[in-house]
Amino acid sequence: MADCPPDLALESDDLDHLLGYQLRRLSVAVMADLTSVLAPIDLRPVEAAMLFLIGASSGITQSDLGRRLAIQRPNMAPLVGQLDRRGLIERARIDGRSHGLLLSADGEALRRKAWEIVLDHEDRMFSGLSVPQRRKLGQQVLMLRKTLEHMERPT
Amino acid sequence: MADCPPDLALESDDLDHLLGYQLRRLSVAVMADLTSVLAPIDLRPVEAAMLFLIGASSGITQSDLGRRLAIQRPNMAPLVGQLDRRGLIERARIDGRSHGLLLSADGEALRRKAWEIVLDHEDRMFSGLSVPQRRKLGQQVLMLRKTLEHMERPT
DNA sequence: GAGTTATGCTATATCAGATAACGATTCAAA
DNA sequence: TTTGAATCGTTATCTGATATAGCATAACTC
Repeated sequence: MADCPPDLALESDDLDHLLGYQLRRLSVAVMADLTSVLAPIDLRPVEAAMLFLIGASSGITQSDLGRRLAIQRPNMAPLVGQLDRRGLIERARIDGRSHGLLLSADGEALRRKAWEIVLDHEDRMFSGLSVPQRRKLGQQVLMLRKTLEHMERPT
Repeated sequence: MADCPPDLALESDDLDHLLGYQLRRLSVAVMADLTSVLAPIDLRPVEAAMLFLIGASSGITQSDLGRRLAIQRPNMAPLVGQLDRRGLIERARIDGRSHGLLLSADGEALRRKAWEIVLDHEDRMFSGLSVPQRRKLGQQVLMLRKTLEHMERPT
C-alpha cells in the first residue's frame, strides 16, 4: 500500500489493506441491515430513498429523480409504478410528456416512519465512531464520491 | 454527470447526510473503475481477489477461499472452474473431498499484473486524501465492517 | 459402525442494473 | 413555421451477482 516498501510490492496482497475492497464489503453489510430494518414497513432501500427525495423536492420529475439516485429511466418505470399502485405517490401532469411526483398522505406518513428507521439504522451502523468522526467520515466519503462520479462518464 | 446542469450536481439533500447511502454510492463508483482497469487483463474484481488470496495462502481450500471473500460455495464452483480452465490455478488433492488451490506460473504472473493495476487504481481513487487520511479511513472502514459482520451471521 | 457435518457441485431462482427501441411531446434552428 | 434533434415515460429483454435446494462423496465424532 501507500506505506509499504516500494520494492516489496508483491508480497503485501492482503485484501484488508485494499480500501476499495473494504469499502464494498462494508457497504454490502450496511445495505443488508438497512434492507432488513425496512422490511417491516414493506419498503426496499431504493423505495425509501425515493420517498425521501420526493418529500424533499415535491413535484420532481421522474427522470430527475432517477438522475439523483443514479437509476436509469427504464428502471424507474416499475419503481414509480409500484409506489403509485400502493397509493404512496401521485403524478401531477406537468406537460405532455412528463409529470411531477408528489407524496400522498399515506406516502408522507410512510416517509416519516422510514426516516426514523433509517436514522436509527445509521446510528447503529456507525456506533463504533464518535459523532465528529462520523461527520468527518461522511464528508470524506461524499467528497470522494463526487470527485469520482464527476470524473467518469457523462450521463 | 460531468456535464449535467450545475443546480442538479451541486444541490444537496438529506441523502447526502446518510452515510450508508454515500458509502454505497462510493463503493459502486470505485467498483466500476476497478472493473474497467482490470478488463484489459481479462479479470473481474472477484477473480483478481481470488488470485490475491490464493497467492497469499497457497493451498487454500475452495470453501475457505469462499468464506474469506464472502462468496457461497455454489457460486465458487464456476469461478474456480473458470480460473482453472484458463490455466491460472491448479487444484491439488488434499483429501477425498477437497483440494487446495495453487497459482500456476501464468496465474502468478497475472496476479502480479493485477496487483500493480489495483495499487494504481487505489491510488487514483483516493488521491483526494492524504496518506495518513487514507490509512485512518481504512482502519475505520475495516473496524466498522468487522463489527457489523460479526454482529449478524456467525458463519 | 452410525449419525453428523463438510466438501464440491448442479440446477435453479431472484434481483439489480444495463441496453435497445418506440410513440408521444417539446424544443430549437433554419 | 416547419422540421430535425432531444426528452419523457415506457416495454421488453439481457446480463451478472447473489441466494436456495438438494445431491454424492468423504471425513469427523461418538
